[in-house]
This record gives sequence, structure tokens and C-alpha cells, in this order.
Amino acid sequence: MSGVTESKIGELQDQLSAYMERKGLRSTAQRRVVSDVFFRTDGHLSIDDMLSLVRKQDPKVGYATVYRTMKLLVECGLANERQFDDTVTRFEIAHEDSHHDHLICLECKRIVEFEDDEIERLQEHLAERHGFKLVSHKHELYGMCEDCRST
Amino acid sequence: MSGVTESKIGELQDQLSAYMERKGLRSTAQRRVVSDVFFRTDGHLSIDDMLSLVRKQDPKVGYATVYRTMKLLVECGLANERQFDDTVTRFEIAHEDSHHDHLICLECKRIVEFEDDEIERLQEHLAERHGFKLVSHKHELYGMCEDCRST
DNA sequence: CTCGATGCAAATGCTTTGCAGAAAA
DNA sequence: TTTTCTGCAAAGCATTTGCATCGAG
Repeated sequence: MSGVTESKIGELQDQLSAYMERKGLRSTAQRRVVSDVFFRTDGHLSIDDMLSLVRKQDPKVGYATVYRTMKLLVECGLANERQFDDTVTRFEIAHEDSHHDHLICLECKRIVEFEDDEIERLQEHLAERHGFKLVSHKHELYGMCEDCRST
Repeated sequence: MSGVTESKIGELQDQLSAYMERKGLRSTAQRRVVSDVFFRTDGHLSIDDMLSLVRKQDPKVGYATVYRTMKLLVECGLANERQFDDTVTRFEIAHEDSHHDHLICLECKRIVEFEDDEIERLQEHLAERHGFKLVSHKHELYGMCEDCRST
């Protein structure tokens, strides 16, 4: 369910607590469930994905709370918001160190993360050549994965 | 207003006519205005941008018609739909030959188009290495342009 | 005359917000 | 007790759709 270790989860929860304390925000049962589900689940979750996982632990949690909690996680830098070709926003754990891009199967919607230093270097140069100071980027490759092509 | 020559516009209009004929679609005043405005205007237009330009020529044209006509232009391959970081969909003329990506200034929203064969080649390899057959991609660089940094 | 196209308004889908009651601090 | 949170339902937005009417062929 998660490629994140137990100690990494503790670390993320500590970062969140520290942020909430700094901002005078309260620790509630709902925020604990939402952030726990998010930290423990791999992949690129939509609000609906999150909500159904959260409701397994507490069936009364509402949409708005999930939206508000995810927004909080984005603000404190623990989650990244992504818009792929569909209409919904998806969230992934933010890895402070290395950033990655995505390879998406148009058929089965599988998402593979990648990182390519050479491409990063080239886009940095390219921006520079146009007089831009690069702040961020979005690089998404859409195609058909092996499994989907062979069936 | 446009970097597209008069003969190029004629060519685009012919392609559209051919497509409509093939599909048994009708040539209407509204479709002529919308496509004409689109072909003659450079840049990355939202539906609202289009609508206000179109209404200068015919004030009674409705939102839905612009949406429907732009959808038609996308279907026949003459327009490309783009989602940058804002909430609205933008359209640009599709250049059948070479495809390009975008460099966007976060401050002034200026959009510069670029093309980089080396990056294209690398992403092709990358997809292959993951067992994907590449269909399309999206590559957007966000930063600060020269003018915005110097003021 | 016949369908496809239009314009309006209503419907949609995702996301945000206002508010009264619930629960942290 | 005070102030923030929650859940609900309502509001917002961009986009799509249903439908009566219009107009191209």
C-alpha cells in the first residue's frame, strides 16, 4: 500500500504537527485520519479516492474537510497538487529532495514517475537562453504501456 | 495581430471546409466568424477572449457556439487545447508539422513557444525504457522572464 | 421541407464557502 | 470560554447539454 517506511511517516507527521503548531491550527481526529491515509497510500489520489479511504475509518467525514485538509498539506509543503489530462486534481507526497515527472498510460491510467537529469539540465539551459529564470516545470508523457499494447 | 500569412489562413479555412463537407456539417455565419477570428489571432486564447473578439463582428453569438466551434476545430486537428496553471482552457493554432512546448512567465503570463529536438529524443528513449509507446506529451516551464526580473 | 446549428437557460462536475453546531485549547 | 473545525448545503466557475427556434442545403 505504501513505499514509505514507518519512520518516514512519523517524520511527515512531525512536520505537519510542527506546521500546525506554528500556525496555531488544531489537531483534530479528521485531520489525523486524512493525513494518515495520505501518507500511507502510494500513488496519485483524487479527493474522491481519499474520501472513500478516509470513510473506512470514519464514515462521517465530509468532502469539504478532505479538500481543506489537502489544501493544508499542500501549504505546508507535504503534498503536491497535480492536474493530469482528466478533470480532477490529484495529490502526491512531496519529496523535498528530488522532484520527478510523470509517464501516464492513456489506456489503464497507470502513472510511472521518472527523473532525468539530462532533461532537467537541457530545460534549464533552454529557459536561460530565452532570458527566463526557471521556477518550476511540468513534464508529462502520455502513451501506451507494455501491458495495454499486448492485449 | 497574426504571424500567419493571408495564404496560410486560406489554407486553414480550406482544411476546415473540407472537414465539414466530409462530415456533412453546415457552414454558418457563426462558424465563419469564430474560425476566422481564431486563425487571425496569435496567441493562446481562452473562450472569453474568443467570445469578445467574435462579438465585435456579431454581438449575438453565444458562449455555447464558441465552445462548440472550438471543439470542432480541435476535432479536425486545426486547434490544440492547452491547460496552463490557471483554470481556463486555451486554444492555439495547430501546426501540423512541428509541435512545440511552452515557457510561461509567472509574473506577466507571457508565453514563449519552444522546440528542442534533443529533449524530444530523450523523452522518447525514456518512454521506451519504461515499455511505453509515446503518444503525446506536455512540457511546460514556468519562470520569470527578463523584463519582469529587471523591474 | 429537413435536418443540423444556434442561443438561451438549465444542468453538470469539481471545488469553495457560509454558517450553525461541535470540539480543541 | 473562546476560537477554530466540521459537516452540510448552497454558491461558484468553467464547460456541456436540452430544447424550441432558426436557417443552410
